[in-house]
Amino acid sequence: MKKLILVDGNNLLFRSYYATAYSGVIMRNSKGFPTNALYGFVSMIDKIITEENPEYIAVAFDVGKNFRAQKFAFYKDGRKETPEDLLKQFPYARKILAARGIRYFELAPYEADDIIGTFTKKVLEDDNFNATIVSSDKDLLQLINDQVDIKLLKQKGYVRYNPITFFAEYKIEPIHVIDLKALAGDASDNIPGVKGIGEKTALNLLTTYKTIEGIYEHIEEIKGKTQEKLINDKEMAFMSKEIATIYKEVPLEITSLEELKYTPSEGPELRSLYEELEFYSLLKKMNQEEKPHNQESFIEVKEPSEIILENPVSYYLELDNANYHIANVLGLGVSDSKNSYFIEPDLIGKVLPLLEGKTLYTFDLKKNIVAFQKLGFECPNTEYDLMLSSYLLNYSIKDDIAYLMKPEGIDVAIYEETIAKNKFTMEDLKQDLVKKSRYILESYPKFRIDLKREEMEELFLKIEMPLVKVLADMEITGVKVDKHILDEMASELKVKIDLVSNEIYNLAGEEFNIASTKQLGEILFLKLGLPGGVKTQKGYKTDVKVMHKLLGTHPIIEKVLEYRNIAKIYSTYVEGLENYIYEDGKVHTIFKQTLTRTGRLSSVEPNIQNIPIKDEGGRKIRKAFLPTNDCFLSADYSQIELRILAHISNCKELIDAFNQDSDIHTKVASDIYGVPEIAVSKKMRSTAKAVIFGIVYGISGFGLGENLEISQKEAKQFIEKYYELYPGVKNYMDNIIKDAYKTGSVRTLFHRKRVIEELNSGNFMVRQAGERIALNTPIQGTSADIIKKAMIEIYEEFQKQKIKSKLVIQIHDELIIDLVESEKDLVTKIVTEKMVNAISLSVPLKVSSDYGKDWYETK
DNA sequence: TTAATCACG
DNA sequence: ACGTACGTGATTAAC
Repeated sequence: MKKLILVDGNNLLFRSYYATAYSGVIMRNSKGFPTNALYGFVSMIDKIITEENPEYIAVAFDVGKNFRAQKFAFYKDGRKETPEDLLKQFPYARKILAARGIRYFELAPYEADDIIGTFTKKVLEDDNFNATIVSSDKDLLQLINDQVDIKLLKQKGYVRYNPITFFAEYKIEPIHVIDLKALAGDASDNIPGVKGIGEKTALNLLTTYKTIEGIYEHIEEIKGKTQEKLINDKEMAFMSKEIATIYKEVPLEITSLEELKYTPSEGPELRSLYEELEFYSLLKKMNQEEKPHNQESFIEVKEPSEIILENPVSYYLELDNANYHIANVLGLGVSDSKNSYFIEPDLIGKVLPLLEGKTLYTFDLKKNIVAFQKLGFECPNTEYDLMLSSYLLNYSIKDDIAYLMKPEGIDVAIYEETIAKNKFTMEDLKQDLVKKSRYILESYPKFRIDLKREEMEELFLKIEMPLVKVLADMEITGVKVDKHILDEMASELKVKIDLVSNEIYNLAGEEFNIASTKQLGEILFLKLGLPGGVKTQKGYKTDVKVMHKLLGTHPIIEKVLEYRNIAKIYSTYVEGLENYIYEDGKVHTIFKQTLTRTGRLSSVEPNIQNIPIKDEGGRKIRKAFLPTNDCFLSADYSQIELRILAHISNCKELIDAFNQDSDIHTKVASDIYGVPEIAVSKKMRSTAKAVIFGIVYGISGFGLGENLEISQKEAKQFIEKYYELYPGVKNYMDNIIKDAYKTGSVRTLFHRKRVIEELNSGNFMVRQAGERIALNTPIQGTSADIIKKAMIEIYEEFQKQKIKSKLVIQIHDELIIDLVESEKDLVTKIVTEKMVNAISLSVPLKVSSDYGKDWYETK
């Protein structure tokens, strides 16, 4: 016996739609397209296939105006218009069915019922078939016979009717459902029936007389009111029967039921439909079910013609050095849902065009862009970077995919332990590369679901993904650093170091390694007997704070501080920096996008975010940083973190101060000390500044006291005075901490999430640190989000207007642009406007800017 | 490899 | 009583 499933497609879509639409909010994809009916529809189809395991299947739809409505104006009259949001989903249902290898039928002026009826007739004519109808529509019960049963869907589950179970319940033959409708009518279809006769009376009559024809033949046997009603509505009864009768002669274009054979398909069309509708859980299920080939199998490509790729495609690029500016390519892994390929470095140029136009996923897109660019190829447009999605989701802050795969039981070598140390075999590398590219593809749905669930989809799609090419461009462009200027400084510094060293040796009475804290500590605290030695693990503390307290106790202290200052500049910023100058005379930093816990960038090799500025001696380093074009533009947010604090704490006093464009530190000083702003001294202002910063970091009285070199008690009074003046801030602090304990995490205004494990610690100190993190992260993180958004918008505007000036450096609240002179005014306008308008808060954002022929001159 | 120090926001 | 401000990276000495 061959089993045919007949699905009432319209019925399923309506049911799914209304099942979730009652709340008023329906499921939509990120573009706002309604998807609720489709989701339910697909789930039902899946369920039917699992439960029935059919060899044959067909789905029927209504289309156009049906013949019943043409003939009887009242048919389905008064029914609500099909909602627009449901109507839009119908075409997708058809596409999904086609993509899954399920035939569907529709033909005006017939309804889905008639199509199903026609199929049941064909089943009855073929002894080899039986059928099961799936619908919640009771009209279809009339189609039950020895070869056809029905799964009648209920709110929860279903009831299966065959001729026996049907008769047991209704005491009539299934075919007489039409007579039942003729008498009792059907409110939902607006079939009138006989007025005053309901299902109970109708069934009683039909048990005796079988049909309405039988009833009217014996009308004189029926007594009282019922007879009267039947006579009154006789015409209506027959009309209703005609409407209720399913038509079984629909001219369908099939000659044999064999054509309804179900050949399951889960091809790329289905994938892209699910992608579009954002049915990530269904995609995930597809991926899990597929397991098309084992992790280790791959095709080693000799000729690009061997590669056949279907969307979506993932790729992973392996380099021989973590610094992709200097690295060589070791190979490329490429996967689609069917195959994986290993591609030799030499073939990459020929393979990249095959990826063009595909839906691409990767890990560390920025690395790929830079590395491909170095080889002279353009990186194909890639819409998903696993490194970024996993970073947002707090899976791993390490930028090695191995740390994501290991917990999933996929064993791949850790980069730092193998490739970075040149300890690997080519065979292992190929295996791992393919595993990595496959993992990117297979884990995609899970990460997309998680991003959506964590409400970070927008942050991912609108900020982190678009930022990649901005940063890649900044890194590739680089900044010119003049080696000769550094060399000159080097010789000057060397002389000074020798001089100061000798002075120190004289004062100490012996030669020793001043850079050794252990030796220095022993000289200071043991040999010279200076007071206040604080022990560390290995000796005495000799840092700036300690030394400052010792100033005046011995002339050596001053000299040691001077030595430290110069030595730092020399080793880190003169010699150190020279090591990073490339052949093009530039430094090309790497901005790490997935490292910090707050959402900030970090910069390495070289760190271009900590070039000295505060100390004049160190600041001179900036003279070596030169524009590639004509000059630098620097634009920085003034007090962005405090403005964010004002906004998220909704502190009226702070908001007002910013709206009046006050000097916030002077304003706070005047409030704290209770003097007019004009009377605020430099010291008062700097004290206020320290208090304000302390607040943002979650300060203690002790910390502020140390910092300002005042007593803990005094410091505490300042803090309390601040809370009193700005109660909104105190309120924010209390609330965010409470919230952090409740959820175990905090978020920025852009929904960036940071989980704070410290709050669960049994250690009081650790918990307190967690509270400070909870206070600070939303502020620092929101600031990071804002400047990222500004960077993207500036980059896009530059592209749009074909501007040659280049964004080259970001330092948390500041952007440096390598300016073309003729674009000076336009670029300044674009940069400041995009920065100021990156977000709208309850306080304005303020940006100040400056120009310079080198970085030193640039404010 | 880790600790100490100091450069930046 | 505890120990003490958020987020980074590079260098050096010492283990």
